[in-house]
Amino acid sequence: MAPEGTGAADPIAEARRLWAAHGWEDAAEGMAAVTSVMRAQQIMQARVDEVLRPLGLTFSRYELLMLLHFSRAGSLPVTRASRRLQVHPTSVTNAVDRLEAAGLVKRCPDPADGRGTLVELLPAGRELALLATGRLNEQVFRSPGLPRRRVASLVGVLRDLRRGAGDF
Amino acid sequence: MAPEGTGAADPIAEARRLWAAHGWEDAAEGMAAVTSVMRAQQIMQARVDEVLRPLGLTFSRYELLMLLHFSRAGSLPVTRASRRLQVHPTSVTNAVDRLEAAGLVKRCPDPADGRGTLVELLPAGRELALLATGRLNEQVFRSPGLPRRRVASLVGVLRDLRRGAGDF
DNA sequence: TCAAGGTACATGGACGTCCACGTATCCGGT
DNA sequence: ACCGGATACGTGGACGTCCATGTACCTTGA
Repeated sequence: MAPEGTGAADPIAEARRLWAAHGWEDAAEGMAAVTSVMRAQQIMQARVDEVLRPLGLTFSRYELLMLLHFSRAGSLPVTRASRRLQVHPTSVTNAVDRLEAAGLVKRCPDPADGRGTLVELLPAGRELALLATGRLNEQVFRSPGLPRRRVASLVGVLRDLRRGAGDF
Repeated sequence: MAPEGTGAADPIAEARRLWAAHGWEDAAEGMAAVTSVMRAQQIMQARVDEVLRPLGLTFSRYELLMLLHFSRAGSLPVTRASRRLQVHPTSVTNAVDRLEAAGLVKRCPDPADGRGTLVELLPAGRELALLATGRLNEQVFRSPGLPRRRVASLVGVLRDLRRGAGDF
């Protein structure tokens, strides 16, 4: 599916060269890093979505399903899910809307907090989440496109970056 | 601005642990890599957008302005810009719509191809692009949130990943 | 010459993301 | 007991991304 190198140069290396040529050498590597991360996300997102589309899922919704699957009670308040997934609360609301319409989760009032809404995983949701996990593991996660050691290095560097951003 | 570690654990390390505990050890590292890239992109995008918002720009539009700035003629066909930026042609159309409304670029028919549209950088666009570059270099690119060596490592690993995906 | 297939763009729709705002509820201090 | 600030969600809007479709236009081959 990946069209092999067309002989074209790496666009990011090209931009880095231009940055240096304009006297921005001290910012060139950072520019390359930011741009590379953007592009890598695009690549990963496309791979994952390709696997999930036949199941009627997106990565966001899949992540929410798995979060619920791993929770003891099979249900979580929206705010808690938002924090764990590190996305805006309205993004969770959006995902819940669609998952609920698909009969995969259910909204219930939180008995412990009158303001809160619990998102509860339904059996169909759990089943689909596990099916999706099997496919993702096989088609994406087990072969992310890099040698094992490079993957570990990537995860380590990004862990530092996330920690520096206050993620944990 | 980054709230220091709240004592909470790294959510991705947590997910990795759960993956291994469910017998998916061989996919755990890849899962962590994909998730890390997604989150890193979110972090970088937020940082960049914060700098560009006061200028009325987004990163996509900024990238298009800089691409035009670096082009010899100061103008490019939409398709060419799409390939260089590695985004869908309709995304470029979208960006051009907004940049044109802001008086930063101009659409012209391509004299060399009756089907084509040239996007031409206007003086105001060039000026704003350089102003934005100065701020991005200073506030983001020169301090991307990692030690110099780690940044270089990140760029290298992602370069391999992009090459593997057929980017160049 | 001319018809068939491919290319270049624009449009409309779906999706995920965030922000700004409003409403309902909880909680802490007086 | 109560009032004011904080919290939990939902809504509506903006944005960028992609896909599917339609409409021009180019180019190739018979």
